Amino acid sequence: MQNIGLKLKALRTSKGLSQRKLAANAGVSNATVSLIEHGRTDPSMGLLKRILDNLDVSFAEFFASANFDDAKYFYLKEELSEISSGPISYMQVGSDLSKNHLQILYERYHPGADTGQSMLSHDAEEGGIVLQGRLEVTVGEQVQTLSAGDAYRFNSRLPHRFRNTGSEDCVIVSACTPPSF
Amino acid sequence: MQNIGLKLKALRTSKGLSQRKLAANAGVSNATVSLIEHGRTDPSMGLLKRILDNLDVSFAEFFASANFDDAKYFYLKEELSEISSGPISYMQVGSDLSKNHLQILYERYHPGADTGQSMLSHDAEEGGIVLQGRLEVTVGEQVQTLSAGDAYRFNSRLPHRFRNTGSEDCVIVSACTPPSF
DNA sequence: CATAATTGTTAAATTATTTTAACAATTTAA
DNA sequence: TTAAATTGTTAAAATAATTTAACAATTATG
Repeated sequence: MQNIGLKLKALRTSKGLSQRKLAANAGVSNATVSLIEHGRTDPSMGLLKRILDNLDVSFAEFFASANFDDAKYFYLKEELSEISSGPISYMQVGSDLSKNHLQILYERYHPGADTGQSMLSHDAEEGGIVLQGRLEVTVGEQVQTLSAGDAYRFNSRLPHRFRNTGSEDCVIVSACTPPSF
Repeated sequence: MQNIGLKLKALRTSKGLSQRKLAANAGVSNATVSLIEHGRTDPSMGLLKRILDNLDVSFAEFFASANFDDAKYFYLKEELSEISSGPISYMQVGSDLSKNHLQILYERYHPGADTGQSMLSHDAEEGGIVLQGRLEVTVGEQVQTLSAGDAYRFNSRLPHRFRNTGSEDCVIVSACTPPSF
């Protein structure tokens, strides 16, 4: 239970708080904050909760395991990998997503393009924003046509479908977690 | 800090363990298990960790709330909620994300806009695509200026910073996966 | 410059957790 | 049935967390 002190300190300083201010907000003593940050005490859950609450961080967030293994962070336009051509073009940020939980796509639907009714068996969430054109989106029993600026978000377990019913290309940026390709 | 006890008891009994057996495996006293289950004590992190380790449950799992009931799937342009104004405008898909795992933002950085060095704001992955203008992105030791069509993706735990160093607005669509994976 | 305020640290005092050990109640084994 | 083992609970003792209060070091403020 060593690095919780480091995490806490990083959180606190990133919000521009002093030990005393954080302590006052959380209703604990400044000495406690100092001791925790140095790993010289094993804080109680209730106390830690009061502190994290004041940093707008949940237990789940705080304890989520760290993956610092990303080496590549930036992707130039040419490096976006085309994972499908035809009536729908998917440009993906990054190529190997096996170790990641977030897939981001730049998608272009030509007029008439249709994904058909699809439903994923595993658990994921997805969403996106329409940048150009019009897109008819079906989720469960609901159908709606979205225009530039509109957005959607749903659980991928629900049956869903995307269709460009207009006469011009439709462009969207979408995100999905975890990857389903 | 009440329902820790209930969760713990549910976990323990589901594995067919007695308070004493769990306590022995975890290296704590049986009395402690009893007191925690009844909410009569505020356990320390290290102690709770020893117990959860022996139940093959991580802190993140223990505190993650598994609720996936989305009711709203579509968001018209006007419904995107502005979560910050000023030099940087964040338009969020959906308002209450407490039960969701995917945050999608339409962001506009005015010239000179700067998030400042932020670190460990939460454990998550994030990425995005630049649609307009130029954005200087810093991740760890790496710095790069991205233009329209370029993208980024990294673990949010890494220190990172966004800055519009150009003279025109910079627009991006970003996605972020909060914890519990 | 000088003073006041704020920073983070730490020993001593206080308060809480955790353990030890005993209890009654229930289950297992012979 | 009877003894032995196991269950969960709890008071008292041991131990550790937390606070109080003081310290030096740094930063604002006049």
